[in-house]
Order: sequence, then structure tokens, then C-alpha cells
Amino acid sequence: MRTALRTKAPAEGKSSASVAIDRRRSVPHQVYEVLREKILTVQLKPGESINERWLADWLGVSRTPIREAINRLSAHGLIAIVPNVGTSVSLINVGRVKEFCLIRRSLESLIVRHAAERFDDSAALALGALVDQQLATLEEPDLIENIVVDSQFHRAIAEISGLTATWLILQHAMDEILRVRHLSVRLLRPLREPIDEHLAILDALRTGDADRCERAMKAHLDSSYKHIGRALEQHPEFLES
Amino acid sequence: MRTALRTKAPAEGKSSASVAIDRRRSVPHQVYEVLREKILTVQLKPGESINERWLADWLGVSRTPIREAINRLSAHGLIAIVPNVGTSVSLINVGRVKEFCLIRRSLESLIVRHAAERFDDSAALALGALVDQQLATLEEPDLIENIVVDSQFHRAIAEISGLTATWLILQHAMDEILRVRHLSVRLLRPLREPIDEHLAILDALRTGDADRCERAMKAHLDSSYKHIGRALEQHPEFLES
DNA sequence: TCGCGCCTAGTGGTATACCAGTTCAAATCG
DNA sequence: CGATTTGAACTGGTATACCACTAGGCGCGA
Repeated sequence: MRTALRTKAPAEGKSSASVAIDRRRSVPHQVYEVLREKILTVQLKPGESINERWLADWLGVSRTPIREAINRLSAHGLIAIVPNVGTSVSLINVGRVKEFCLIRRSLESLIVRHAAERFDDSAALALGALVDQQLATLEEPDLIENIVVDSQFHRAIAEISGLTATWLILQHAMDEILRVRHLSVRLLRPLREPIDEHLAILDALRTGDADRCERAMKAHLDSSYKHIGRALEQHPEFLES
Repeated sequence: MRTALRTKAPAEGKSSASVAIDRRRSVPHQVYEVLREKILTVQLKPGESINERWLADWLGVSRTPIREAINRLSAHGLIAIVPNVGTSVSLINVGRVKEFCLIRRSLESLIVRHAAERFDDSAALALGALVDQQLATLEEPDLIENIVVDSQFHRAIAEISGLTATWLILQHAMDEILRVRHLSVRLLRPLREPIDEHLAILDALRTGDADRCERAMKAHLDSSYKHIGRALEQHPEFLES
């Protein structure tokens, strides 16, 4: 529990960060992005402790922006802060993940319905390209690239729908789900099924039939839900309570 | 724009705050609650500027916890921070409010369906009491009490459903809507219709028919949507762009 | 040897001082 | 008299020092 980030930076004089902080943009925002990335990809494992002072030294900034970033992550449930005790990457709460899947199902249905109304040729082109890109990932040995493209597909639909606030909310729910998917990223190979489901959604969007779109999306997310359940079972060491 | 909070505290030596900060609980959290309350009830009007240092003096704490609270409010869109310029209460973005109504419709449907499955006698009792309480507010001259009880009704359903994360997300979306409702709080009297709709939802819950519950909830929210639209039209001075 | 209590190191929380950028208005020059 | 410039006041952003509290190890006493 104490090792945490410590092992990574062998005390090289000053700020040996692999991730450079660019002073032009908001420092707290960059710290937030860096940590979020590392948590979602499970480079920072659930339960690992986080030390504000160490992070500050590592990134070459003061504790203040670090605290700000950590507070945001804590608000999203990715980090658990226990006053006077310590901060650590949140364990995965199974109930929470399942609830987020429900939320996702609900909001992505809303999104795809709106996307159906605003669908046009350029949207079709963009989604088609993403499906092709995802097909290419079938050759990859692990899931990592597949997950990225998969997320981009859903994001693209959200952009077509124009529901930006909804996407923002959804993204926070997705974070927890994404983390679970990354758990087994090295063990599994990309599958064909989800891509076929994406194609089904794209076909539905082409017809402009909102009900059909919603059905296709729900079918896709329901099958995704099963995979998530399996991934959770394989990693009981990261689960809460 | 500069007057803002200034006018309120006529420089009375030290910390003339009407809201006392209790050192036992988290200071930033309390500051957050105080500001959120004042923004949602439109005691702090959209567009009003906010001064960190003034707030810090007023509440008798340092700027650090103030900044933390303001950052959280900014993340939820209630406050707009412009670097090197100033911080102010966000103007109301009509598109955003409408989108939040959609999100609410979506998530409250999810919630009421789950509540239908977990509905029992004690739940019926609690909701019944809230409807009675809301009936009592019909005598009140303004909406303020009515809005509070109305929110409690929806919250109670969320608690019955057990979907705590969903309610948390929903609450953030509701904040923006609540602010709009408070705009015309002094002008309007409580109406009978929404209460009847609440009764319809309660009846549907009693039958345990999830589909019927969802229909009742959507009908309720759709009629609520119309009222919100009207409230927005009456206050163009607070709207964005 | 076992158990209790103290003590130190380390945590997050808070206060404060300083910095860079922006605004607005007064003063100065044409 | 008007346009321009310059500077003071104020903004949010950052760094740093200090504080209260906890955990866990170490030693002392039974």
C-alpha cells in the first residue's frame, strides 16, 4: 500500500517526470488529465496510495494545483480521500459499476435517438471510418487499441446528437466502466461481435428510425454489460467490500 | 458588475457573516453548500460577480477553502471562472437547461422503474405524506415551499429505487433547473396539476407496473418542461448569448 | 514474553505571501 | 478638447509554511 508511486522516480535531482507540464495551459487541468489517464488505464491500480507531495515534486509544481486535480478526481469517485490518513486510487465498487451501466444505457439511448434526427452523410462517413478502424484492431494482440476506437465511436454519436452536456455526464459514468475494461486488457483479444453491433447501430442511424436506433444501442450495451461482469469476476483483488 | 457582494457587508470589523462556519465539519464543503444554496435560490443572481477575498473575509476563513468550493461550483456549471478577469455566477444557458430536462426525463424514468420493483408499504406511506405536505403548500402565497416539497418527492423515489449514483448525477442536472424555477418564485402561486401528477405516479408505483410508472413520470416531467420554458421567457436578462 | 503507552514521521487541511495578467481611469501629450 | 498612454488596483494562479491529527513502531514496565 505504501509503495505506490514511489518506485517510479528514483530521486533524480529535480522533476524527472515522464509527463512534462506545459505552463501555457492550466496546470491543474493537466495534472488532472495525467492522473485520470493513469487511473483509467490501471497504470495506477485500484487501492494504490497517492502522495500529494511526491506528485508535486515529480511534476515540478507545487501542492496547490495537485490538490485541485485530486479533489476533482475524488468528486468523480476515482480517488478516495481519507482526511488525516491518506489518499488512494478508489477500489472498484461493483454495485456502482453496474449502476453506471444502467445510466449509460439510459443516456446513450437518449443520445442515439437525437443522433438519428441529425444524421447526415458526413456523419455516416465518420462513423463508417471508425468501424473500419475498429475492424483493423482485430489483428492486434491486446484490447487496448480496440477500446480506444470503441470509445471514439460512442463519442462520435454523441457529437452528432449535439447533446454535449449529456456526453459530459456520461463520460464520468464511463470512466468507471473504462477502468474495468482495462483490467483485462492484456488477457483478451478484440472480438468481432461488438463491431457487428456497431454496424447495426450505424445501419439503424441510416434509416433515421429512432426506435430502431435505441434498440440497436441497447442490444449493444447489454452484451457489453456481460463482458464487464466477467471482467469484474476475474479481478476480485481490486473490488470494494 | 462590480457591486456584487460588496454592498452586503458594510465593513464591520471582522466576519459579519450571517452564515456561521462550523469548524467541526469540512470548511470547503460548508462554503460550497452556502454558495450553492444562494445561487439556486437566485439570492445570488446570474451574472453577479464573486470575489474570493471578500468571501473569505465574510466567512472568516482563508482563500484556500473558498477556492476549492468555487472550483466545485464551476465544475457543475453554476459559476463561471475567467482566468485573470473574474468569477461570476453563470448566466442561464437555455440550451443547457433544455438538455438537462431531457437528461432528467431519461434518468427519472430509469429511477421510477427501479422504484416500482422495490416499492413497499413504508415507501407508499412516505410518498403519501409528501403529497399531503405538498397539498398544504397550495395555501402559500409563493412557490418556495412548494418547490422544496416537490424536490423531496422526487428524491424520495430515488431513495426507494436505491440508485444512489444516478440520483447524484441527476441532482447536478436538477440544480440548473431548480435555479430557473426559483426565478419566478415570487410571481407565481402553487398549482394543483403537478400534485395530481405526483398522485398518478404514486398510484402507478402501487400497481408495480414499471411501464405505467415510466409513462406517469414522463407525463409529469413533460408538463413541468412547459412551465420551465415559460419561466425562461420571463427573464431574458439572466440568459446567456 | 507479552502488552500497553508514548513518540515520531507522515498525512491532508489551512493560512498566507507573492506573482502575472487584466482592467479601468486618470493624467498627459498632441 | 480628444486620443493615447501609463499606472494603480484588483483578479485568479501558484508556492510555501504551518497546523492538527493519525498510524505504527519502539521501548519500557509488568
